[in-house]
Amino acid sequence: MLINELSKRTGVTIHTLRYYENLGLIKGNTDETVKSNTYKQYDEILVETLSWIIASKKAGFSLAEINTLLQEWFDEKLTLSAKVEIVDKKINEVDLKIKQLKEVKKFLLEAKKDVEKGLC
Amino acid sequence: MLINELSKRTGVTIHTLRYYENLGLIKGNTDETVKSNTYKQYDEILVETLSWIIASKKAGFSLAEINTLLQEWFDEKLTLSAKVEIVDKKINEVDLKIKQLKEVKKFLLEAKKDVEKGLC
DNA sequence: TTGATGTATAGACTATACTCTATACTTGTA
DNA sequence: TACAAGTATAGAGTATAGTCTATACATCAA
Repeated sequence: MLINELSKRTGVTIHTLRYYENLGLIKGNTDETVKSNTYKQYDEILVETLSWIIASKKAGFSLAEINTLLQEWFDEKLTLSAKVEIVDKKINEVDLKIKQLKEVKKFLLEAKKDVEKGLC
Repeated sequence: MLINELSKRTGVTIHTLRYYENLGLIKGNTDETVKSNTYKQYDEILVETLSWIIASKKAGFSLAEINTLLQEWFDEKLTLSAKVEIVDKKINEVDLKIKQLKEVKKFLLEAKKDVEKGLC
């Protein structure tokens, strides 16, 4: 699909998609047989990749971190066990973030209790 | 306490503390009776406030969001029920973020399963 | 009392993640 | 075939969150 469709299907603006492509997070391919233009084709799978990128961003991961994981994921030189290790590390990071959010929630619940008791 | 002690007890650099003070997240008070200097005194409670700010930041909230909540929290014009409502809203946001993180984790667990099956 | 260290203010600089503009070429529709 | 809309590239501009530097004055220990 062209960039316009990818944008519409992911909710990510064309500008941002090009920015991501410059960073290496996604990649479109120009059809070499077409000589009249240099329009890039984006693969179906990128819709899924982008939805993961968006979720990861919302979860607080930087584009650099997301990029590193994607590069390692598609790096054919890495062994299966190396990949499993990388993903496991990321899962631990996610678990840590969840723990931190639960801390924040605890703070908020205490604050709520205080205000209900009229302490604030 | 002076800014140096606040920095050491919170792990936040003096520069960043001053940046936060400019934004209004924290506030030190110069002792009017002391004429020789304009050193600011920071209250004990700020150690706790800052640990909450740090946790909230790690959890993905912006300084602007954190600031808004703090301002509302110490706004004496707000009724108790208004404050409870504000905190409840924030708790919902935290729950949403936890949900998003669990989504990311699901993605990662699926990816791990795929790689273990040799699909990648 | 002098020199290292601490504090305050203002402003410059940096990194991240966009967001927009300019320019140029292409495509599709009336 | 004219022209609006789409695509590509490069580069400028913006917002957020620091981070650092310069300048000036204060404090404290030797």
